[in-house]
Amino acid sequence: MSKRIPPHKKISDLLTSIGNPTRLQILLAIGTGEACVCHLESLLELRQAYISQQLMTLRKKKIINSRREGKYIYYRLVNPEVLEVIRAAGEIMGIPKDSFVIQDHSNCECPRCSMEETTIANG
Amino acid sequence: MSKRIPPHKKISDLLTSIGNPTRLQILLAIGTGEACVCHLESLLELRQAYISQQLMTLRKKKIINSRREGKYIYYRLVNPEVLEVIRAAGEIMGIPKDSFVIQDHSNCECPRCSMEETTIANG
DNA sequence: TTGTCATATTCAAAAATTTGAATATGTGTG
DNA sequence: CACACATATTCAAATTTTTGAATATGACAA
Repeated sequence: MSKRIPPHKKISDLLTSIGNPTRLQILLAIGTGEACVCHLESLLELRQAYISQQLMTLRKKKIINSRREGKYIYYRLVNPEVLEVIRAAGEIMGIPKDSFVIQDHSNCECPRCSMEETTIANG
Repeated sequence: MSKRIPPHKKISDLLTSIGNPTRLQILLAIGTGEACVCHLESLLELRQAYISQQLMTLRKKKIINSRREGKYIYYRLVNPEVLEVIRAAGEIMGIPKDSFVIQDHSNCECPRCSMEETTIANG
């Protein structure tokens, strides 16, 4: 294993992985819960292949992991703390804490989505 | 003024600005204090022109600002909170809080550096 | 004003990232 | 097995970022 990466490199690696706008939206959409590709597809209005690409990037960086459930694959944050990083950045940019939490599953057809819609909505 | 940038775009903008390894080192070197280009030059062992470039990038993004004092120009974080973002990212990467705080001015010749060396060193 | 030192700017080449299009894989169902 | 659906992979073109080299500017001192 060839890994003698200096601290600042590791940090910059994480920040740039999170920093891509599409990936950031994905992370926000997953939040502290789970999301399948179909979620993200309908939510972000981007093509499936492109979303899968970005998910692959995030998986390679160990920022998210996946879990299969039948036909669907659900993604989850390995470290929910990345949301803290995002929140801290948002604060600097003067963005109200709630205005960037994406939690609208209404357009996704997958079983879990329809379920969550009635289950989670009471934060 | 054409500025209707969605929240997640602003955040991603900040994160990628901070995310570049050289810029990250610069921000860490400035920390909650100040740094002149000569600091950074001797500290990061990079060419002056290149450092100035990165400083310009950070200035454009309003992440740092500058103050002239005679021949020297001192840089400072506009929002020291960016250090929080970095710290939070570092935590996720398992980096001990102190291992990425750069505070060695011993190689810089500028008046303020030599001064700080005896003044600040007692954290 | 001339020289020197600290820093800034400009420009282009090199490298990396982003993005799109086509296609492949895996799972459940009939 | 064959098909449909959810998702993954591959590859290359387009775009952006990074980086280096050359040069410019601005302040001070002699």
